[in-house]
Amino acid sequence: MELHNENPFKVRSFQNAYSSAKKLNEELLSKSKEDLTLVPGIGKSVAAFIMDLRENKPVPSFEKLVDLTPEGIRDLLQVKGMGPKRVLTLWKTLNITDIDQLINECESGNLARAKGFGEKTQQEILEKALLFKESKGKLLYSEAEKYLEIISQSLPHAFLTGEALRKNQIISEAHWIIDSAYWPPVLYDLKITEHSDESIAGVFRDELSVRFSKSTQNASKTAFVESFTPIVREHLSISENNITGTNEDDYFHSLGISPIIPELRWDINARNYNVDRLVKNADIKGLVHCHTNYSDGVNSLQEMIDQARNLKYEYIVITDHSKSAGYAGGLSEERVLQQKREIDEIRASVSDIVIYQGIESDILSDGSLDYDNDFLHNFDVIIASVHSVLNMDENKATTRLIKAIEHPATNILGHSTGRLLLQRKGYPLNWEKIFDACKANKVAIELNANPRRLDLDFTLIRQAMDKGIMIPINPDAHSTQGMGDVKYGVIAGRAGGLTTDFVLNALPAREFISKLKK
DNA sequence: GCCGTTTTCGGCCCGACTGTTTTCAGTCG
Repeated sequence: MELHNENPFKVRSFQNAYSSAKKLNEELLSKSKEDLTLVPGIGKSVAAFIMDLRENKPVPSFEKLVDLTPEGIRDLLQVKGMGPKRVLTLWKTLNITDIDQLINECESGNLARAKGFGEKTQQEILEKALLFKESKGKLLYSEAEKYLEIISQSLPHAFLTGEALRKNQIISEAHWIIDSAYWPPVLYDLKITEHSDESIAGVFRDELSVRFSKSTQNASKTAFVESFTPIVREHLSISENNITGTNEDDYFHSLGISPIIPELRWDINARNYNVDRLVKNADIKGLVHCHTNYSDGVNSLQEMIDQARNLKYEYIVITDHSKSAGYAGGLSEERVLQQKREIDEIRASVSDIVIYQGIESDILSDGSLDYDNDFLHNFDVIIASVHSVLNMDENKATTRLIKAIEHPATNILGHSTGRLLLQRKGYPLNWEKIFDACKANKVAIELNANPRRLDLDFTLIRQAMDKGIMIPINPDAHSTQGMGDVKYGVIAGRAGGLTTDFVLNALPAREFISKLKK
């Protein structure tokens, strides 16, 4: 609609309907047309539109817009920094209608000649477009997971290996090995892109890139060898010729090393780690970093607390956004105190969970926190996170974060680089300095368990542990469902060698809170 | 297109940032 000169306010109303529906805590599709119009932002027209979509009826006004829009334009809108206005300008003046054309026109310098564009914008868009292209066809592990399960169940004789077995945070291609007796595999919903006697590659359900290879010797052995990265394979002399037996335990035994969990098979030092000490799901005792509908969460305070109780956590730390985060409904001082009163009421009615009131305080661009120092005393836990001006260079970003770390009220550094996997690179940091500052100021660094963040990156965990820094695994939950993300943080932690004694929220409530005090 | 109203029209979230402008448009979070 934006690309075809619809009334901007009409566009806005569809956007409002969408974001309102998204925040809805029930299935949109189970509602009657009358109930739909009760949802704020959904009126007669949008309700009718939803009903038509639900019954698979073509909606002429909508189909017409789709027909008028080249396929590749949708990709362009996904590129960060490209909104509908810029996409439209480039489409109409330079006839750019897909990502490759966009990249070409940037590289040849033509983009800077378009009205409203310049050298810097061109460079910025080129970087973001290349990142988009590189990310295309790849999935987050959390997105790939369900497909991996389906395929593994459909093909019981296929051995999963490679990055998918290691549970990499990003899956570019899931790889299975199959014995010749079961070759070739038969799988529904697979669009085959490559086919030979030894290998079949394709896309499963239009989302997950997959590859099946026929094993020349023994599929189990081949999959075992291929589950290690090449550098680890070489380092530990792992090849099909020097392993014997029928299962992984045998293979490790024949190599003379103790078993290495799949998550760690990228790390040449993995065999030196004690697997029993690595963090596991059951170790996590408290849910730290949870949002409610006081700010941009979906569920109410009560609902979040009840779900944490259902999940048998000992404590929950409510951390809504702070006042500067206007776009996310950040809390004014008044709202913080209102929430405090509500928490007190709930505390009086439940005895099986400890509730802490925290805040996810914005780190402003100069490194300061978001409320007056006096007011910050209202919170039990303060997570300091960057949400704006995400493009600083290493020096500026490091200085900014260190100032926040040195603030006497800061307990935990939230998603430290601001990255969004497959979407946005984080700002660069001098980790040595960040870790030293955290150590000196008793500040923990969160491992944000949201599968799109997983920030602190797992490759930095050992370095942080060596400095003695505590690393809570936090769901950054924006709904009761989001609490389940803890498991992705645990996977990342294990991949990074994170041991339970360094996981701040593996501590019981009282020890957790006293460890924070400075 | 939606909403609210002292209701059938008139207004629709916003602050920060950036780059391209020479006072603002576009995008992001």
